Order: sequence, then C-alpha cells, then structure tokens
Amino acid sequence: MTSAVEEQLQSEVLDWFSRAARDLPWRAADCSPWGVLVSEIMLQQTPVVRVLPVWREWLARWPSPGDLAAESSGEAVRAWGRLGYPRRALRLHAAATVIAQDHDGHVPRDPVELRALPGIGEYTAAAVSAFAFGDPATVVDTNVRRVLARARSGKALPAMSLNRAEMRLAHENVPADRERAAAWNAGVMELGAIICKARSPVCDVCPIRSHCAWRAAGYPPYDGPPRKGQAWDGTDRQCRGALLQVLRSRDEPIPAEQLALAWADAEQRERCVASLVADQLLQEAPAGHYRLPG
DNA sequence: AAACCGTGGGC
DNA sequence: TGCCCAAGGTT
Repeated sequence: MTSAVEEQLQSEVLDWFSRAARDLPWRAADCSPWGVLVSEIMLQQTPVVRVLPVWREWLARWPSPGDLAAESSGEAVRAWGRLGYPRRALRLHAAATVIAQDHDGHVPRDPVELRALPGIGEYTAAAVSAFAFGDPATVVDTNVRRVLARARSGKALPAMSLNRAEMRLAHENVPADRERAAAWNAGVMELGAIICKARSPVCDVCPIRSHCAWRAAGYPPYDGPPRKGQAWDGTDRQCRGALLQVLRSRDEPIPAEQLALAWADAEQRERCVASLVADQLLQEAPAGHYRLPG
C-alpha cells in the first residue's frame, strides 16, 4: 500500500533522477544484462570512477559470459587490476561459467537463479533483476539504506546490519507501477550516491528535503554503537594485495624469492601465499614458482 | 554472526 | 595526517 507521502517522495525522486542521473555506460539502453552484472560485481565496495575504465576493458574483451568462461580464471584476476577484493574476479569468472553451461549463455532473470550464482547475494540479485530486466525488485544497498534512514526514520545513519524493519520500509517505498519501480530503485541509489552522501550530504539541493525526517528533526547526529574501521597496516589483506600485485605484473610464473621482495615478514608471507592458494587466487608452479591460476 | 576480504580518494 | 567510506558476499 502506497501512502500519499510515499507517492510524493517517489515523484520527487523520479523527477530529480530524470534530470540528474549520471550518464553511466551500464545504464545505456543497449547495455546487455551481462554488462549490468559485471558492473554490479565491480561496484561492490568500489567507487564508480575506479570501475569505469576496467568495466569498459572487460566488456570490450569479454562481451558475453561465454567469452569470459572461455578464459582462464587467472586472466580475470589479472584484468581485475587494482579494483580490490580480487575474489570477486574469481567468482565472476565462475558465474560466467555457470551461465554458459547451465543458462544457455544468458544471464538469468529470476532473482532466485541469480542469487544462486557465485558472488551474487541479495543486493546484487535484486539489482540485476531491476537494472538489467526492469523487474520490480526491492533494491537495498548502502545508499538506499542511508536515504531511507534519514528521510523516513530521521536518523543520520542506518543500523550496523540490515534488519527486517529496514527491508520492510524499503519494500513499502517501491512504487507498485513497474516503470516507476525501476526508476525508483535507480533513483534512490543515485540520490544516496551524489546528494544524500554519508560524509558531507548536500541537503540544500536535495529534491526530498521538504519531506526529510532527519532534516525535520534538526539533523541529529549518529547515536548508534561505534563503527569499528578495518585495520590495514600490516594485515594479511595488505600482504595478500602486495603479493597479488607482483603476480599480476608478469605472465610468467614468479620465483618465491621475488615474492619475498614484496613482503619481508617470511611467516606472514608464507601464510598469505598459502591462503591465496587455498582461495585459488594463486597456483603453485614447478621449481618453487607461483602463478595466477590457469 | 562477527570477521575477513583490497584499494584509493576525500576531508 | 589519519580516518572514513565506496552499488557486498562469504564463512
């Protein structure tokens, strides 16, 4: 059931989105579902500006799931470059393989089938459903959560983890009309990305400022539990990143001694090499060499 | 279910 | 400068 307030909110977001939407290649009318899927995986925890050049390279090189599936997973990891979280490249390659083998090379439209693909969780399944096929899914990412927390709940930031009340609120706010639902999903995300930002929101130009509960309450600060930032210096993640960067830089297998140049601490280095092998991001080669997976 | 998994830019 | 955050998923 859509209330009058919700309809007003929807119209304001839709009107704003029709004017202010960024011209992103995965939003082009001729972008394939595969192109949308690749963008969604790349955009997980990764800013748009960093994704753009890599996405273009991937779509030019592998225009269909079958094209990527025909490559080695190592090539996917190499082409992932410095986007971060390289297991995404591995899972995207695995998803392409499943799509090629079990879905006749076509990205599935059913959210349940999407959700079953490696690397695709609730958000990405809904996003592909909505953005690739125009289906009326409920897309809830960090942007949507923040916009709803502010506009509808009057809070500076959403809870630490997505809960049922939030999902219900998000679902209630999706327009019933199919076309409006698709535009709403894209529009709320866009609003969160470029207006209702986490750090410095630009409320002065927000299209829904007159309906924002957070604004009405006088912008109360975040009052939830402290958010613990992730450590970085000296962590296994930093070590793994340094090791993989060396592996990406050359086609040939790399001797273990060269990996030692990338990370001095032998114990941590060996632990991380082992974890990269276990993750199938790394492969042992003859004579104490290592390479990206073939 | 808390912890882990990369990377770089903005403030 | 250091800290926070970016279209999350998996275990």
